[in-house]
Amino acid sequence: MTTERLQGAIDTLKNTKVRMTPQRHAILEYLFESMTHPTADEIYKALEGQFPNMSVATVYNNLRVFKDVGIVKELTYGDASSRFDCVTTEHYHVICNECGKIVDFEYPGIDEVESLAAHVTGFEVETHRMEIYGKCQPCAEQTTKH
Amino acid sequence: MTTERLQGAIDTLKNTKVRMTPQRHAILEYLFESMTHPTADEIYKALEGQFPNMSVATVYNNLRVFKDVGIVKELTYGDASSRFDCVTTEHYHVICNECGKIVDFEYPGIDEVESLAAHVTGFEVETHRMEIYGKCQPCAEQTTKH
DNA sequence: TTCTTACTTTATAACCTTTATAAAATAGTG
DNA sequence: CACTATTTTATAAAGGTTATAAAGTAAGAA
Repeated sequence: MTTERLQGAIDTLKNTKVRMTPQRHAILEYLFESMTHPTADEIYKALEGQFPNMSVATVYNNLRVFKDVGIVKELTYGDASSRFDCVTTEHYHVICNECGKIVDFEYPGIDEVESLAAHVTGFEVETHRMEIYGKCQPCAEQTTKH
Repeated sequence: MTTERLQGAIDTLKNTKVRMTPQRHAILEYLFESMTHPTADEIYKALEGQFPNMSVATVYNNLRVFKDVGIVKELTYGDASSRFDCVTTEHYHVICNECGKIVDFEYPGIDEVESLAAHVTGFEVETHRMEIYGKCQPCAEQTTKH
């Protein structure tokens, strides 16, 4: 399942003349296996054992390459580090304000917002972004008991 | 109109025991008069004439104070600088990918997303964020002609 | 009005994420 | 196997934001 999608990503790269390197393979593998939307630094730290000499720049460079090719999405949150999400189906994120956990969430109904916004503002609308913030169940429980 | 809202903000601060300083007053005034959702640096530069010795830290500190009190909202966009929006009614933003222009946009219909997300994920949902990205009319025209 | 004190401002340095640079290494083609 | 354009590495630097400590000041009390 994840290996299939990983293979698909590797094929996509091959088709766009992006060279496969051990570092790239490892970063991809980590992205597709982890369900946690990791930050660049988390990826870097996770692969330290495998690639003691890998540079942070390599992680950032490759994440950008993956993003340009369209197999990875960057999730930006102000000051904090970006998180990276290997693209599958369209989905939104529900984010815990306490622990930062990110949960995927499907909701197909919002696309009409784009056409309305285009109509009202005159923009050529391309995309939208939506996130939902709150407290995940474990964090909510911890707050309740004192 | 804007002066009324400004006065309201000042009153809010007084009620929360936040001291009024000339710098604070000027930052607030600038925020309420400008319709551009300025960055901290833009505010800093705009007030340079009035306060030649003001420190950037003052701008950041006060924006945080205003945010905590609830009279200002921070809009975060990854690497780029945060923008600050004096809170009025609930609204969304339509953002130009070319020139960065931000246009306000009302759309009351999305609140049901929150309850659905709460139901599906078990989160205690608090807020959501949505933005629409595209090309504003002037930028779209510039791209078309060559 | 003046005093007092806690809150603010200033100036500066530091932090953190991300990007630029140039030299060394290497993937993939012929 | 050799060639070359692409990657990696190591390092420095950029850019936004925050921490710190000393100096200044708002606002209530006397």
